[in-house]
Amino acid sequence: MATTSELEQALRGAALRVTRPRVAVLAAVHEHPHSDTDAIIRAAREDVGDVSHQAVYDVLRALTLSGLVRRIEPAGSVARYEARIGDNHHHAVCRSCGVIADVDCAVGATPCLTASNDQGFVIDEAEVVYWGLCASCVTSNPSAH
Amino acid sequence: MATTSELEQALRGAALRVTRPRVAVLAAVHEHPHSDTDAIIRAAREDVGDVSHQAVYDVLRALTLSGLVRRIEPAGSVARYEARIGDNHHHAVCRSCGVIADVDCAVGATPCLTASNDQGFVIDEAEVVYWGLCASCVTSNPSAH
DNA sequence: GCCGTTATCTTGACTGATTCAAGAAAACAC
DNA sequence: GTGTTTTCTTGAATCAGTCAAGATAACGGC
Repeated sequence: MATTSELEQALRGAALRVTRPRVAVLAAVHEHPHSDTDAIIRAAREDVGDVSHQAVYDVLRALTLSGLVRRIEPAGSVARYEARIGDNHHHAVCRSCGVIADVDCAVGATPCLTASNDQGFVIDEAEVVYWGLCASCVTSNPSAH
Repeated sequence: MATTSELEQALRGAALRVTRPRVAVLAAVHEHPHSDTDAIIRAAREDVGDVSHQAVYDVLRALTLSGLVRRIEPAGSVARYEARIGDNHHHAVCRSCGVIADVDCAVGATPCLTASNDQGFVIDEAEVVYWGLCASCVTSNPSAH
C-alpha cells in the first residue's frame, strides 16, 4: 500500500510531472490490481472528482511506457493494468469468470526466455498465461473440467 | 497444403455442414497462417467471390469452437488464426513489425502446465508468447535491442 | 430426386474500447 | 512571477467485432 508521497516520488523518478490524475490513477492501479480502464476511471474519480476518460487513457499509457505499471491483455479481455512490476511473474486467467491471479514464474528469475527454435528472433520477454478455472468456479461447477 | 476434399472431410468430421464459405475460410487459414480476419475475408473472396464479413466471422467462430483452427490474440493485435493445432506450440511476436513465428514448446508434449503456485486454479492450458525482434528487424535496426 | 427442417449466410445497423485533434489549464525551471 | 512545455478537457471519430431478422442452402428422410 504505497503512500501518496511514495507515488509522487515514483512519478518524479520516472521523469513524469506530478499531477492529481496521475497520482490517482497510479494509486488505483496499486489498490486494484488487474483492473480494466473503466474500473480505474471510476476509482480515480472517487479520489479526485472529475477526471476525463481521455486523461486516464493518457496517464495509463505514460505509466506503462515509463515502466511504473504493466499492461496485460488476456485474449478476449480489454486491457488491464497492474503495479507489480520487474519480477517476471505470470498470470492465471479463469475461463469462466475472468478473474486473474498472479503466478510466480516457475523457473527462476528471468526464465522462460529459452525458445527452442527462435528463428532468428531476439527475445526479450516471455509472457505466460495459464488458462483454466479458478477455485471458486471449480467448486460451483465441478463438471466443467 | 490440404486439398479441398480433405478440408471438407475435416468439416464433416467436426459435425459442421460443408459450405463454400467454410471451405474457403479453412483453406485461407491453412494457406496464410497467423492472418487476421480482414486478410482471411479477402482471401476467401478471391476464392469464392462474394462472402459477407459476417459469414467469415461466423465461420471462424465455428471453426475455433470445433477445434479446427486456433485463435490467437497477441496484445495490441487483432485476432489471428492458424490451422496448426493440437501440438502445443507457441509464438514469437516481433515488437517492431508484428510478424508472428511458430515456436515449438521448449519443454515437451503438454508442458508448461506447471504453475508454481496455482492458487486453486485448475489449469488446462499454458500459453506462451515470446516478445522480441524478428531477424529482419534486428538487421535493419541493430541498436534497438 | 424432392421436401422439410435446421443451420448458415446476407444485409444493415449497432456497440464499446480506444484513439485523434484542438484548445484550455497547470507543472516546473528560471 | 513568467514562460515554456506538458498534461488535461471536450467532443468527435475509428475500427474490430457483434446483434438481429429475414433469405438461402445443406442434408437426412421419403
